[in-house]
Amino acid sequence: MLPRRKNRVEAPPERCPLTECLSIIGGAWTPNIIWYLSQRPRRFTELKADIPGISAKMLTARLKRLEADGVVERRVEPTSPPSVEYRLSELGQELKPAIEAIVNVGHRLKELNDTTDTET
Amino acid sequence: MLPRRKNRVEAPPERCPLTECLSIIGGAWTPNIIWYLSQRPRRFTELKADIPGISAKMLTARLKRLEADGVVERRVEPTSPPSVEYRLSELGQELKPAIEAIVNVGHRLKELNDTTDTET
DNA sequence: ATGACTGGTTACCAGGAGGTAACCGCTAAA
DNA sequence: TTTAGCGGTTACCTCCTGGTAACCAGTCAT
Repeated sequence: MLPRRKNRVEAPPERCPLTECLSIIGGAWTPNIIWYLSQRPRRFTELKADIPGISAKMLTARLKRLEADGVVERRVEPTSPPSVEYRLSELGQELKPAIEAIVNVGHRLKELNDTTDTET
Repeated sequence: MLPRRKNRVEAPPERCPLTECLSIIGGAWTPNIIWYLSQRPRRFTELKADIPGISAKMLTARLKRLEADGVVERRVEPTSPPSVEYRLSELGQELKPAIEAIVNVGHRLKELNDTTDTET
């Protein structure tokens, strides 16, 4: 008897806009990467330094994924040694408002925390 | 010899606003739940029906977490049988802009997909 | 007294996301 | 010629997330 196969029916294409967008910006570190790139283009090592805690593996993986999604452009400057620059594509720019909104809420949350901490 | 224990140092409190906010709205289904609740209060079964694919387990887990985070309020209406209603708290309302921004981008992405599909 | 609905809880388990560490080729500087 | 930095790649392993399924108490209609 073969082990029972999982019946992965793969949820139907219920691509609601929320899910659609989250499939791009979801996943650890992705929003951080997009945020930094939305400020200005950055190089690999630069990003790695900007985002404390991220590993080279994850950074590569995310950048590849984002490039495949058409959100990020990777360009190799023909310097010696060559340097690699990542920047948001035009499509990537579309994501800025979402990231910014999240950041803003993050700020609000901190404000609220701080005031409730001190107002006692 | 005991198996090597993982040295989980738990990244320092680098709570950037992005991470801050994502710790609330991150996790599967959470944005969907918040989005539906941002429209109007809903009952457990209603939410479960609204969000295709979510399991009761996840829904309970998310609602509990959101309640603990002060984002959602759970109130039991003293009907017979009692019905349970979930709604966004005032704090929860703060999240609406972020969710909406994500939804909007989702729409844009679809638009762009559609036009590039047909424009050839 | 049986079935159905509401609002869950629980145990079990697979898969995948992500961390760590080692290694890589290339170049330039010391 | 050894070292350092850049931009990764790869193998390995762990743990956490989330899915499935069974079960539960209370209430109502039949």
